[in-house]
Amino acid sequence: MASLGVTPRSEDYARWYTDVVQKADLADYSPVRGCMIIKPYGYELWEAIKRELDRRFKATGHQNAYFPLFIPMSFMEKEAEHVEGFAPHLAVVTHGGGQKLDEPLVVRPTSETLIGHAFSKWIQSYRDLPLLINQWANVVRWEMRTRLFLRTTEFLWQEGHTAHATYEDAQEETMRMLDVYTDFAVNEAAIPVMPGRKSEKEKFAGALASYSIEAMMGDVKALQAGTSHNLGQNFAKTFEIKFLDENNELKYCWTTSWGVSTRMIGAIVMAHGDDKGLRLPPRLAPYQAVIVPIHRTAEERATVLDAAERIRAMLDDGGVRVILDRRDDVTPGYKFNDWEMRGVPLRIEIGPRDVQNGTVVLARRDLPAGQNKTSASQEGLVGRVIELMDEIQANMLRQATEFRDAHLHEVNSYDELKEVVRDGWALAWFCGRPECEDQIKADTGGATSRNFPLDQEGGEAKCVACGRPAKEKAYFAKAY
RNA sequence: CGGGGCGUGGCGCAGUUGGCUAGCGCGCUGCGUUUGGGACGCAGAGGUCGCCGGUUCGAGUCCGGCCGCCCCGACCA
Repeated sequence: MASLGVTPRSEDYARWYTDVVQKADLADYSPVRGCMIIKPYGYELWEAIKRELDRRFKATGHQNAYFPLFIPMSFMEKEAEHVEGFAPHLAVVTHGGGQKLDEPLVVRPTSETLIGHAFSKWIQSYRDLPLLINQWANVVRWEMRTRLFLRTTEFLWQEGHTAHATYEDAQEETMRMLDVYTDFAVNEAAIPVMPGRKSEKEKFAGALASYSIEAMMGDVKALQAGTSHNLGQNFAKTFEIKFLDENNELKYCWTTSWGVSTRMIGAIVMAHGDDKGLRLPPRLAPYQAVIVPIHRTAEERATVLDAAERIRAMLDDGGVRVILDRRDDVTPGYKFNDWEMRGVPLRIEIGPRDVQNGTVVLARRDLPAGQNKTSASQEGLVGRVIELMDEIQANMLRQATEFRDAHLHEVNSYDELKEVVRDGWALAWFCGRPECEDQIKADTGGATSRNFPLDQEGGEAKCVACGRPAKEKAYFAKAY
């Protein structure tokens, strides 16, 4: 590679992002337009995300299942808003086994229709409710413009689908999963997301109400990092998901769906990355610590590697995800930069001096060069490292929160809003009308409502854009 | 789909108004010296210049068409 580092963020943020994703070995382009190859290091990160989300899904009573990739075209067409929303993005299979199919098959862009169909067969009684299902799957959406992890033609995600007896139960589920996503983003990914309700214009095709967690990226743009939808009875009516209640009355179910995708990896890259590359939160990092041995002579090499291996085994036993970089063909300096680019939270250096003193040098990825190195005793190192993981995790969340808050502004006038969204997020009274949102988008060069935050102070005021009555405030920002 | 940029060893690029054996850096292989912030020497391997057609004595270079990729917009997780 001509340049070993990445393009500085200030020079070209989009280029920086692409550089980091590729040079940190997360993903590569594929022969097919818009598709990506997730490389082992990137996939391990995804596995960590899956692990933490799945744990939370199970803890809230959900079970995993798997539904097919192909959906009959007619299913997609049953729900009017849904087909309108997804039709432009569908990949359609017209031939199979060399024969033209009687009915084209859609490669799932999302599975509400197919799962709705299955639910209609599974549910008869109120005793079958709630039905709480999740699936981990790939989906395909033929988007105009793609970017690694942020928007690819095929992507990996989880989609939760649930059915309930009442609106209240469905709404409670919708909010519960939004909470799960918020908790995951804040406590695992160290991203201080903003949970809230989507506007009429931004909500999911076919939903009663959509909720999202919105994350601020390093260029201040917003990224929708997860969504939770109350689908009302729209899909239940379309797919005949009915049950007999306690009074022997036949009723339609209330359903929800919610999803988080590989886009979360893009969110982590852009929420935490710096000009040296990736910075991973310890709780999700494939490697939480890397040991870099330093030596000159053959004897030094032997004693240093011996000590390094002992420390590696110690940390491994202590539950730390650790790797010992034994490469002989590159210098320690190269390794330092290499692992920094890959975002490993903690580097443990060990050289002849350390072996003699019974110490190691600890270098934190979350602190700036010059104030990130300390010496530590090998004795009690496991405890110290585990402690540091928590410190680094907390510090990354603190850094991201400070950055977010520095770019969040409450505004009281339209002029103020237009000014703020150039380099920040604006919180403003908003009537929620699509026409009004279109106007704001046109006047601001692309800013859209992100969501209505959950914690509203109440009251009523004039919409910042049109002056009509508004009951809530919404965040506005340019978004990915 | 509109605007911009780009296709030359694995990666990043140079290649003048067409000209002789297509170069450079990084990476890769071997040997030796190195190693506390991106090491160095020597010897090697690796190319139908995106594809098709045309102009010409001669095309990486000029012309036409096609394909692909990246970035910016409209659309979206």
